[in-house]
Amino acid sequence: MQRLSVLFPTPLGCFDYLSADSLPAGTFVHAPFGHKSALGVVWNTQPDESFPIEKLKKINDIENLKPLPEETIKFVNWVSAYTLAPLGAVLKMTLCSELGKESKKPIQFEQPNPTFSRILFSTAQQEAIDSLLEASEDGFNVSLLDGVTGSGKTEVYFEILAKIFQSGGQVLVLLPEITLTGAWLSRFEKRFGVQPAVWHSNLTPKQRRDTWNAVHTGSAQIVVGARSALFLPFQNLKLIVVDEEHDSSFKQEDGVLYQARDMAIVRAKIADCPIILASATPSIETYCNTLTGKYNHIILPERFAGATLPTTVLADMRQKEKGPIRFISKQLETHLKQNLEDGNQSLLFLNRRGYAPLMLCRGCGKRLKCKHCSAWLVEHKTKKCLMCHHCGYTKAVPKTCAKCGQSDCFVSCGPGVERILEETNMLFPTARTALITSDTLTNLKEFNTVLTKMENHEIDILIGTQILAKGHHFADLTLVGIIDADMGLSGGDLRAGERTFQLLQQVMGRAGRGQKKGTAIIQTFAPENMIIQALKNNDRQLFLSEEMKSRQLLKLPPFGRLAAFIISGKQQIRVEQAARIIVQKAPFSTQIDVLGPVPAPIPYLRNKHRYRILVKTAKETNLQSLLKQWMKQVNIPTGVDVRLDIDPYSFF
DNA sequence: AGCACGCCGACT
DNA sequence: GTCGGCGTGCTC
Repeated sequence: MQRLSVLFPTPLGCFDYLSADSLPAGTFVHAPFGHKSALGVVWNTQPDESFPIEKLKKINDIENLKPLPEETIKFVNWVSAYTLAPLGAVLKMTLCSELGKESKKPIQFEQPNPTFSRILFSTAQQEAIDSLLEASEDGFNVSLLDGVTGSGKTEVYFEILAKIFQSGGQVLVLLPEITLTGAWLSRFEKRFGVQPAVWHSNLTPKQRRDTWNAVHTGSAQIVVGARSALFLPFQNLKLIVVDEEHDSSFKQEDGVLYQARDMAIVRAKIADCPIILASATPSIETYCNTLTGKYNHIILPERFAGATLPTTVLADMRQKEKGPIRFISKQLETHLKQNLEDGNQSLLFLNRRGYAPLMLCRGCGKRLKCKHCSAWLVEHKTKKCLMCHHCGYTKAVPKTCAKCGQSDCFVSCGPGVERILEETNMLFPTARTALITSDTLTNLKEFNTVLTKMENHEIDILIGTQILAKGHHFADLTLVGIIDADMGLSGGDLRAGERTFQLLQQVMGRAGRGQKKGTAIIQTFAPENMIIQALKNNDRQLFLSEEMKSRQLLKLPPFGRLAAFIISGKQQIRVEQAARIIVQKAPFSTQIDVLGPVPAPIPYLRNKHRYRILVKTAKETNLQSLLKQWMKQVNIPTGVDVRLDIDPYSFF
């Protein structure tokens, strides 16, 4: 009988057991855990010899399943050590709830055919392909594939996939928002003749099980997925691609908090394979790494097939227009009118769902708020209700005001896309309009229906949220109107400017992707703002260098390190007290700045009060060991939950 | 995270 | 008298 460590997919660490045989790390075993037998994995950590032997239980039996690959074990250990999430919580992400079960008729994942179809490349594309092919010989290395919208990045990295498919091995492609990337999947199928395995949160249990098994046995050669695909148990990983590398949806914001792009780099390092980050608007972090030579920088300079960049016009919204409240300025209206007359298509972008972000009583000024969050309820006219965008709470618009008793007194404040649609229909009654938001689209099919209508020119003006920002070519789309460019710029978020630049640059890039010249109109109250200026002049370099300068000055990432404590609980006083205790126990050092505690920007969310503490350290500081030491000093009272967010993105 | 134990309110 | 509410504490 000997001791061994077993890890379960629960948010805890390893537990020790007795076993007759020595079992290699990765072996799936059943062992008594709590009141039941649970499925766990033999782990590569040393058993705790000080734990009394008489308390140890015996392993029940061994699950007949190929062991978890060593690389996956290493990766789980690394992610846990970095994010400070319990090992078992990370293990849970690599397993599948249907583990061990096999389908009667499992999905067959066919081998992609690297020579199924070939296309002609521009000189620039061919050069990029050659550099990436060269880099792919080198084991672990990172390349930024940097090219404007429409420069053909996908086709370029497809050639590297082709090479891996030829020589054998698995490839992982990470995309943001996989459920709406039908376009990517059809491009893949056109190039390689088969459908890739996909991985995202909307899979059915059977799809999930079959895909997990296919990756685990090595029969799936290509997986395209959202960030969680990173934790699949690849047997023979030879390449990772992170497309839209800058996209903030790669940051997981609940459960284990991690940045999938950064963890993908770690995963590639463990596999000793190359990784390609692709973007038209790279993140500051990635860009800095190309400057220091840590990453290869491969640039695709031009737009493909003669497409040109749009002309950009700023509409200064500070100049008040006479008449009723309008969200579409005269300037934008004139351009829309002209564009309609020319028979071209237009797109209006506003990153706000619903009709109005707030309703208030015209009698007493009472604002309608969510009962579970400190947030306004958003008016949704098409759904005929009020909605909280933070917790999903829904209710009807009240007939009478609860405060002053007036009836039919609630008025809409501010614009949402539904309101922009209404205004567009009023300004252009004969134009064919359509709305695209995550509310109007419950599935991929509906989304594709609208896209097809757009392609067939059955829509003149398309209105939508950020769902529109990504990768669809509309040959006749020549005008893009940004309704509120400043919206994302406010707030204490350190990446607010970066995100706004990336998002708006992407949306503006939708104009003029065909043969016709495009125009983008940016409605703004801050025309002199650096981000707005960079967008107007299509000056990415201005944005990058200004943003880097300010981050360097403030010692923010990547020039310093950040972590956040998120303290939450039902009782406000207890939460606040816990937050203060944490700050009191902060280690004294000139290397650390402790900011807070402060109530989170949404201080009450899903019935919980929330406080935040931000920790800023020098780049060289071992943030994790500092935080672990710190947490040891603190006793967290019951009813209070403390979580650590390493490299926080959102400040909610 | 589960899951059981445990101690107080409204039911056949 | 029991059923069950969710607070508290443990899992080798």
